[in-house]
Amino acid sequence: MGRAGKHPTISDVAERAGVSVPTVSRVLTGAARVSPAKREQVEAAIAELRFRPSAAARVLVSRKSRTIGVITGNTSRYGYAETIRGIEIAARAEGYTVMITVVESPDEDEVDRAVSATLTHALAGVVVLKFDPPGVAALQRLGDELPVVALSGTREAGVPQAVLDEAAAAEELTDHLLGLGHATVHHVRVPPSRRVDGRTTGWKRALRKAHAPVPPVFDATWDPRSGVAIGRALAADPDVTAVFCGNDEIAMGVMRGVAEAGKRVPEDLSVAGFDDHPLAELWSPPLTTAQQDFAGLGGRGFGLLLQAIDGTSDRRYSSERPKLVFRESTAAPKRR
Amino acid sequence: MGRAGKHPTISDVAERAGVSVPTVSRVLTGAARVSPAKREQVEAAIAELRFRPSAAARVLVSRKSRTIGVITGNTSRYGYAETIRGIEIAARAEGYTVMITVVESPDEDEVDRAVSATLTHALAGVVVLKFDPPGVAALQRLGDELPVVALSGTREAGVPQAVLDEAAAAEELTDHLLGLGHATVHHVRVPPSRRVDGRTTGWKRALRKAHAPVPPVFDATWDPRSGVAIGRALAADPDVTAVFCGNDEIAMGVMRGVAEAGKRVPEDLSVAGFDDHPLAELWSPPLTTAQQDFAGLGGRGFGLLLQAIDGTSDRRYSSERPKLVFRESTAAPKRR
DNA sequence: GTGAAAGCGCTAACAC
DNA sequence: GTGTTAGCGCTTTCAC
Repeated sequence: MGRAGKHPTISDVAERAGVSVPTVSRVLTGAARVSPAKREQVEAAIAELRFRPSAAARVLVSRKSRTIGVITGNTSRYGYAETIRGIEIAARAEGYTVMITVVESPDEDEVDRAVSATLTHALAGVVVLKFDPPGVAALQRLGDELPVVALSGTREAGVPQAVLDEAAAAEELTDHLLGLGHATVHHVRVPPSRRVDGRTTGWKRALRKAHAPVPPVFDATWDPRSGVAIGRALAADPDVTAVFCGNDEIAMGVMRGVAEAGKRVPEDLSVAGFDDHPLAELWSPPLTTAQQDFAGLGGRGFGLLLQAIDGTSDRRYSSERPKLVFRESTAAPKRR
Repeated sequence: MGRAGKHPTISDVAERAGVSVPTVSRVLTGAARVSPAKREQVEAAIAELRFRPSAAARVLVSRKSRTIGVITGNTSRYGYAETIRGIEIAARAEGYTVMITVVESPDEDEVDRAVSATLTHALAGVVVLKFDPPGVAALQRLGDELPVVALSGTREAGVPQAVLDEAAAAEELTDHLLGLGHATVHHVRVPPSRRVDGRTTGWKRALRKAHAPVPPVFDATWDPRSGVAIGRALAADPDVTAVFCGNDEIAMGVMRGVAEAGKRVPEDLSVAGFDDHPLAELWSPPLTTAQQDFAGLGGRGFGLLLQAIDGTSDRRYSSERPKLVFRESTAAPKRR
């Protein structure tokens, strides 16, 4: 039967349809009008041959790619995974494919490798998840060789970006705790991407505004278990009545530590999280938190990137504010 | 200053280094020996020009790609996200880049689009996450045009695959519950990828082996909240003393429903999950479950794919058994 | 509208 | 070892 297994090329299609190669190309790209008759012949030939154009050849000659890159720090943490999902869905809807590049540390070599991979592949553009130091470093190294959009929780100068206004939401959440009658609110921080962290900033702003004391910050890692020891320490301090955690998973760790220390949430201690993790509402007690639309963030980020690629618009910024969700993990403090 | 912004090509490098284009190519690929002197000149020119070879041109002529595809159903669910992370880490270590293609439904159009994207990009190979019907459909449609590896929880004929032996672990977990003195074990199933689901199969096998009655299965969705109503129903039935859930997130939903119905775990009801989700050990009470090494599964899958690509080996199968983790959500039933 | 010719940036094959 | 030549599969001029 001849060429079993071999992929047909555009000239196979042209031959079969009885037209020239450029005509097939025109049908494929829609770049120029083709007579209905020839168009039909070409489409028939494509279907019969199961022809698929080679992305490599197209990119090589047209210098236009339908693939975008995503540079990210960790693909499986909740916020990252959801953001990537949002990017992918938006990209897919526009016919783009997504290439993932993970950067685990801000080391020069690591970042260089990631940036090289991106540049080598002649991508249409890149979305950088700038939630952590590796993301920040990658962004800097990327230069202006191709369209780039950054995604994060804090506005910053430079490239176009989509953000979730963490500071505003953190401030509002702290206001809520203060409004319940707590003298102050303690804070457990997740690893910040830079010196200034939106969640911490908003928390501090609310305390200052209310003239409440600003207690020292507790630092957790990304591992929820790191919250357990912190929770125990917090429970042991009678001055602590309310805690705002950098994310829900840390809050869950903290609550476990509080429980191990024999205290109850929210009776002895109010705990608030951040993100609205899918398990936050199932936790006991259900967690008060700020709902972050990560998938939406990813979608807006891709939208911005698309505009940068097409040059159709010069919008460079998209911000959204997380919505607070009040559940049962926060309450008024006990009277003393 | 001339060509600002334009990417240098291999001939720019050749010119600058005073050698021919193929010599630069030899330095780049290491395909043939180059004299130390010329090699040095070439490397200097590459560094000065910040040259990066075009992946598109390379793929076009060599027909070898350093990009693999991952076809998956949902990138943000725990097991999927971890598996993808494992694939990416293993791929990165070998210099491969990962392209993600999401298939949300087993519809012909959806699957065709995903397969087309894969084929168009001339990938080195594809890893299919065959945990759900879309994955199964994609696998069938992929044909034998390029190396493919499937990842799942149940062994099956066909392409090379890496599996986590869910049935064995589920059986062992059910044995554990039965051994505690429960007359039987109820089961809440997550959406199965095919008619036969490893977790359900193992559960049933254990019950049959023990001559215990096989109660009707409860069907949950992937949303942990779907477990809540089921938990309430289970709590209302005095015959139910032990429940084995298809995954930890569903188990958490079930436990929430049980709590809402005023019953306690494990005193009134034992609940076991599956996966060892990062929050399982922080839950109250900490969850008895089967630890699945999803990242390891991804890594083994990539290893199998690499062998299929190189043809270095004809290993077609890699299986691992989840390890049971006994925590406090399971206990002996109350005496009646 | 359509075809002929050129060439994207690289590697493969073949001389020397 | 090294250079010359050819060509991967497409899109892009440019005639007609």
